[in-house]
Amino acid sequence: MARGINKAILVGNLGNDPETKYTQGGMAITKISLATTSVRKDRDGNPQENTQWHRVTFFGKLGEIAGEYLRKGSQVYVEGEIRYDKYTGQDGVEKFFTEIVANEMQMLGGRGEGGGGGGERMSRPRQESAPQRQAPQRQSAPPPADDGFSDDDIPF
Amino acid sequence: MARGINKAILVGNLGNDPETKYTQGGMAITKISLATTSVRKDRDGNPQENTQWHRVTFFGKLGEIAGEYLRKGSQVYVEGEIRYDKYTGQDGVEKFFTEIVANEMQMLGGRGEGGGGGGERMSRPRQESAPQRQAPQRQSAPPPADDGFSDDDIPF
Amino acid sequence: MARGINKAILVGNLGNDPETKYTQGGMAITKISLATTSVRKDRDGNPQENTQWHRVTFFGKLGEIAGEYLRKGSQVYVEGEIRYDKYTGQDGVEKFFTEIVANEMQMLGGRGEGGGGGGERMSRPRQESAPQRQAPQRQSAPPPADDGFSDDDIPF
Amino acid sequence: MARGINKAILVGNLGNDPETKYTQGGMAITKISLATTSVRKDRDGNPQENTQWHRVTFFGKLGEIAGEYLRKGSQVYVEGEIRYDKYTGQDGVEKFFTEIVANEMQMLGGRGEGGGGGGERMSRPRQESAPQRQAPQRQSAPPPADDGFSDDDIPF
DNA sequence: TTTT
DNA sequence: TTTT
Repeated sequence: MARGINKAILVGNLGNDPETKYTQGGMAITKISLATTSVRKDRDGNPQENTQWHRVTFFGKLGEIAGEYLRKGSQVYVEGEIRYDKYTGQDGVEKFFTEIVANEMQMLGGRGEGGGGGGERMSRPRQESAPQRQAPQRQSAPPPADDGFSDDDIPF
Repeated sequence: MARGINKAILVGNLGNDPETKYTQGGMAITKISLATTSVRKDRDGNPQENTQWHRVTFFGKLGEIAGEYLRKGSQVYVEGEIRYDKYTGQDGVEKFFTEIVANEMQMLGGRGEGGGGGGERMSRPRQESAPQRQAPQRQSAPPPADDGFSDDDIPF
Repeated sequence: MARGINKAILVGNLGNDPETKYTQGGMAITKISLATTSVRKDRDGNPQENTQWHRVTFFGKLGEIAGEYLRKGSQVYVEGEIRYDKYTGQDGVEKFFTEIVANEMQMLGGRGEGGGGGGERMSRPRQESAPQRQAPQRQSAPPPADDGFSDDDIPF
Repeated sequence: MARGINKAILVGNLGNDPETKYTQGGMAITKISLATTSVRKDRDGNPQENTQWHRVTFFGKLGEIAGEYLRKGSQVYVEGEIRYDKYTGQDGVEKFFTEIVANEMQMLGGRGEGGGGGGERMSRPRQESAPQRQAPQRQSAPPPADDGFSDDDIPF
């Protein structure tokens, strides 16, 4: 039986465009870097900015939506589960990382599908930067196998 | 300005007794290991248990309360902020870790102030704190019992 | 498109046994009265108890589980949606009410599966339902105990 | 002792400009109407929009900020406590209502400080529509007593 | 009454 | 790396 609640609730902005990959079975896995900034007073009473960068992963249908609609700078509400994981790096050393596995996502007003740093955002056709973001069921062939996670031993 | 929401909501059980330290200024810092277990179906439809161990830190007054009342096995509700941090180990290598900095805590029924590791736990009588565990009708009057389902004009 | 988040997170105790009905299609609808008590200081700095009674509704499978396992006094975690509704009473007057439509429920330690309509609940020994309350190390291995505070190079 | 969690988490849009009043002691009380819209499939599988209108109340400093920065159409994150209350109407009948007493607020991207029905929003000086929104401490005299809640017997 |  |  379930025994516990493990819930993260985040509202933040993407630091980069999402990255979407597909499993061999065709399931989308989209990862984003999400900044949440808060302010507290330090010991001297001065406001101190504090930014946390969350690695958020979206699977399946949510992964397709996130990959298609989110962009660098987008503001988004994410709800998910905190998961602590590890992998062995190329140097043979175990590395630990934490990710939020999203189960709910909501785009928020504003920057929406716009883009980030450059001025090219409005002119950049969606397909240009997102060939790997197409829904796999729309392709007759599965995505290349090297789009998987094994390519560089680093899961994020 | 604050820009974002970073909130963790956890209900779980302590894997060990809390560990409390004090800063030179006398502020309590209590750390616990909190297990949240959930169940999902794997690809074969079989229920699969999944336990995440959260490092939760309580500062100040909350740290004193957590250190005093929580014990190995205690069930607790925790709300806090997810914080990603790092330190340099004795081997000179940077290590990353994630912690939940609690800003709200609530002991849940059951194991309560009982405890774990030591034998001293039973010496603190359960009844001391038990009155608060009585049925909530002592907190205030419950809603009238007659607004039940049998009166079909009333939906609650 | 979805436009918004409407989420209630409650931890409280039942004021009465649940009431379960079934639709003609056989779907369970269980309703409970849930007390959440908090304390704040009044203007004079004295702690003031404040209890809110929530009407919580569970549909379908969740309704069956809630009806079967919850009892007067049970402590429970509920997550759901806040819904404002109205009905016309027998006196022809529109009545407004608010309910929480649950989409997640988690029984909490303590009164747990005990319960039942009558006064026999206390006669059912605590241990009967206690196995699930055992220390979580049976769910999986707890983190190593030696990463305590005494090793000052390690912050957790 | 606190005994329970009573938390609402909302992301929605204001249906109207906020309304701010001041207590005789000079504390701001701001009320908004917040729409949260979600979609579910009805029994026929067709998406069905569902909008809930929340009455949200902000006290004190938060009330001043909400009154000053929120506008009709603004998207906002609100966290607060669900409170069930009643008042006796002019017809002598008890009326029940539910409100969310906010303890955290976060403006979200987009409509921001804009507002208003027409296109004049960017040209509309703040003071024009918000004389009663000025922070009370900036006035030497307290706000008129009839700005209180007794004026029309209706608390929202 | 909002929003998409 | 985001955002205000």
